[in-house]
Amino acid sequence: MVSGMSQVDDATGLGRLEPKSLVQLAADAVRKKILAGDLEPGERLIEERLTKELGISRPPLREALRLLQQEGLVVNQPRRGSTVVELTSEDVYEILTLRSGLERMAVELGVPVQDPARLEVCRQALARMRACAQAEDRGGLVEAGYAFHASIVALAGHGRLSAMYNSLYQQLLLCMARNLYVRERFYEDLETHVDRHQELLDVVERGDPKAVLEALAAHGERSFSSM
Amino acid sequence: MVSGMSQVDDATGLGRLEPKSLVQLAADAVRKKILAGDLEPGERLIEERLTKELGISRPPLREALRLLQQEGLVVNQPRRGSTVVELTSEDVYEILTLRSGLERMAVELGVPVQDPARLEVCRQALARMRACAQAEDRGGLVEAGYAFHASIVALAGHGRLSAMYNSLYQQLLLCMARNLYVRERFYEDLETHVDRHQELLDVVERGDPKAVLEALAAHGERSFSSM
DNA sequence: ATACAAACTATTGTAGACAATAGTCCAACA
DNA sequence: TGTTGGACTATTGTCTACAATAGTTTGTAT
Repeated sequence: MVSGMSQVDDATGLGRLEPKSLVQLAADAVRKKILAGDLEPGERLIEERLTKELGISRPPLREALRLLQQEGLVVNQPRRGSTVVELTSEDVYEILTLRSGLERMAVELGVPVQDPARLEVCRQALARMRACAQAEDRGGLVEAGYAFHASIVALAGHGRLSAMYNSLYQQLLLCMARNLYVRERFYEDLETHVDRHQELLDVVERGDPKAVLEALAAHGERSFSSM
Repeated sequence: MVSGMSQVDDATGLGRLEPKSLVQLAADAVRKKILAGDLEPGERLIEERLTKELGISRPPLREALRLLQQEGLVVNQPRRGSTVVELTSEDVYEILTLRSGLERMAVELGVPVQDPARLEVCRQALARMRACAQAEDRGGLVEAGYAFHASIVALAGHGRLSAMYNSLYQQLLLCMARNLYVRERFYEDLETHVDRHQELLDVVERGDPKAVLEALAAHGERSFSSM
């Protein structure tokens, strides 16, 4: 699940090869544990235990936790350590509204698309979705769906916007990992699920921003009306 | 400058008293140094030097730098340390577009205002702006202007939205500290500057979202057309 | 004189240990 | 029996020291 994400995160552009520091690796590992449900919401993150699991010492782990804290996956109370964030329905509301708002901004900034290469990324992500749907690989579908939406946002060529979106999507995945409604959604026809995204991309490729916004609204409503 | 900001950041709501950790203090101090121009964009942040200045050891400082890294004020290259972020014109474009987009979202979510207390915060911030303008306290005016815009965004009662906005505004302040256009803007009549914000608040109080959006667009355009 | 290589220095990355605090449990008293 | 006080333990906060790396400078050879 996270492997696909790092693939997205790696899109820093230039080919400068940067040996990932232990901090980055630790952050990735803990993030993966959280999103995989290995660490449950509200659970205390005992530093010493994590260091033993990861085979590192505390300083890099603590720095990694600071990163996750800013990402919104971990909350840190002074003198009381870190815990996995617990998302209330209020939080879910915030995440969903921000998400749709950011997507809207991205469309307004990025459609019609100038750089064809960016569209190609969307197409490939959609193809991956379809492949996962046919294989009934629900985990892969979630991951590919993330890549697809991220690629749509990336059409704007707006680094900070994409960064915010990705950070937010992490939290959304955390909801989805736990929440009932998503599981239910996943009993809908997987092909239909992909088709809806296909339609969205079609409208994007056609290049009319207003039409995309309408499609996006419909898409979002269908996705989250059950909340 | 930063004192006023922490005042805003402290708005975590509840009265739970949390002894600030060295990490938080260090992050605040370094942020202040950066925004005050004490540390210039592109400048390397030598850890040992900062520790001596702040009188702390490296681990908490490093964690603070991780926070600032996620806030976008500091960039960290593995094995090569941290530097103050250098904002290109592309970055400024990103910051300004995101800023206006987030403000728009906030208005759409928060106008008309339900909680009168939130409006009161706006009014007080505006009063502070006017006081600073009359005293020709340009530094204070910048700070109060930040508080005003933050309070407008806070009308939405959307924690994540406000957090993103604040983080972005830090970077905007970093531009403003350096960039020419702002200095020029500040030779305009300070009272007029405040008046423009007054008009914005008036429209907000009137409660028509569409009118606010228009006012906001005009406001933004006047503020940044010179970019 | 210039280019390349090797050593050196400055700085970051990581580790382990110590200090301080918060939560918990048990006992004693009202 | 309920409550308060104190000690204990687990965990975080912080510091010092060591290892590793990148940048720089100097020397030598062509």
